[in-house]
Amino acid sequence: METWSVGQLAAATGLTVRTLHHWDSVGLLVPSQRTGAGHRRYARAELERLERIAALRRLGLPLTEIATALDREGPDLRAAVQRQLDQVEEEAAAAARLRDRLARLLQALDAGGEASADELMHTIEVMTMHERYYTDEQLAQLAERREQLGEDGMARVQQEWVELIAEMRAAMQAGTDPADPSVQALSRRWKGLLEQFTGGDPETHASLQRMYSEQGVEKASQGTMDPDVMAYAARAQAALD
Amino acid sequence: METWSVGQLAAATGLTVRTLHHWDSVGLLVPSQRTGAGHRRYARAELERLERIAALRRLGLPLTEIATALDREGPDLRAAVQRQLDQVEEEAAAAARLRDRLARLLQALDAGGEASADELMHTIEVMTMHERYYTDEQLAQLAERREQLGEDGMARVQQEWVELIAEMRAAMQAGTDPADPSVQALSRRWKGLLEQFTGGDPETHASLQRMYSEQGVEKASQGTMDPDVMAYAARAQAALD
DNA sequence: TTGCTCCTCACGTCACGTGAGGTGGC
DNA sequence: TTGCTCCTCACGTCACGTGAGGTGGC
Repeated sequence: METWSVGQLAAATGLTVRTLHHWDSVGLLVPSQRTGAGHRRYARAELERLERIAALRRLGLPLTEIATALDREGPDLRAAVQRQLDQVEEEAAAAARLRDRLARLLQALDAGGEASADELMHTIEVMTMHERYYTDEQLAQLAERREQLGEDGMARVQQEWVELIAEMRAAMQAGTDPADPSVQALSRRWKGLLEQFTGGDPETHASLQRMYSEQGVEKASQGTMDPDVMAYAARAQAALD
Repeated sequence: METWSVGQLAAATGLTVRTLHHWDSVGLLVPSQRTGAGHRRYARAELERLERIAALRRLGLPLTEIATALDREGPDLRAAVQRQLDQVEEEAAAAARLRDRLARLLQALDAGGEASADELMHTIEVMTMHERYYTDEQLAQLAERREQLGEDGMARVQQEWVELIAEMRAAMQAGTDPADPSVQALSRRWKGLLEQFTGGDPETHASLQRMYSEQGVEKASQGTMDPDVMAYAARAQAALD
């Protein structure tokens, strides 16, 4: 009867000799014979078992699962596959979430320039806050719009906001009536920038508002606005509508 | 100056005491003081470092990466995040592939009834073969159509094929001309079943044909057909067109 | 005699979890 | 004095990779 050595098996299957040693030592695949010198000799039955083990291992099953599944067969086998599916589903979902998170983080870092630990921490905090208010879908759409704008476009929009907020604050400090035509003009620009940000989606707008009211203007706007300006802008908006 | 014990930090952050011990022993987060009795005392600076470590850990970075990134900052930080993204992208893709594979396997097992190791191996083999010929998209569409048919529907279609093949073989063995109206009727049914399987997609049909020609009729059909019947059916199809 | 394969320890991996056995502070 | 927290070993995890040091067969 034909038998094979570890080396032959390893060469034929692409497994390492050490792996076969390991499977032997844990009792998963024990050669039926040893030569006088103690060399392992695998027979055809072990070859077939090896194929099954390799197939189940490709499914990501742990060796203990493989051992019990192969030895008890039947429903255990189906159950093992089901368990593995459940687990891999979770892993896949977690990996996908983490991937999206890292991708957005990197995008934010690139947009922000420098990447000191402080900035990174700040970015992560902002991201975490956003994740609490926007849905996954909304975040994806926001990311897409940022992507379309590009770095230059983002900087331009950012600059527009800075100027607009400054003008709004100046009007407020001058005591101008929010219904005054000059403020109404600012208010229309405000509305336009906001719609550009939300993509005109009312649900995204609602998420944004919830974030501002629950987290406070200062934190939600990352320090670009304060409650007074915000309140003045809101009164101007009300007069506009 | 206020300081904190391991227990206090653990309670405040949700980390375990053992984790803090570990971070200390690997030099990632070393308390700046020890009491006379050797108890760890963490100062505010360590608290801040702890937050950074925790944030980076949530991104899945290994502790060594975190240590070098925090100590060297700047470009290393961005590079570390980029590396992590690359790796997680691969993991996410691999997990998604494995998930799809397991889901299809389970679906096949449920459709096939019993789940002995032999059957499982057979199913895996067939799946592996299919994965070589159909694109991911095609596999997804095939799975979807199976899903829509349900177990009963699948069994019915299977039965139709078995009967049709038997009739085709009978006609062949009787020496009937493939162009004969009776065989043409069979051929139309054949074409209909095939279109139901491919969903009318010519690319899926091409993949199927490639599999049959490269793997052989017997293997590709999982033993339901032989080359003779296949050739006869092909001649009948040619006459039909 | 020289390669080549084979053997059995046994440590290392990564980030801790989990006792074991013992000591300070309220 | 009794809990509670703290301490330092040190093994275990999962599936092997990687030497170390040594022995049989062509």
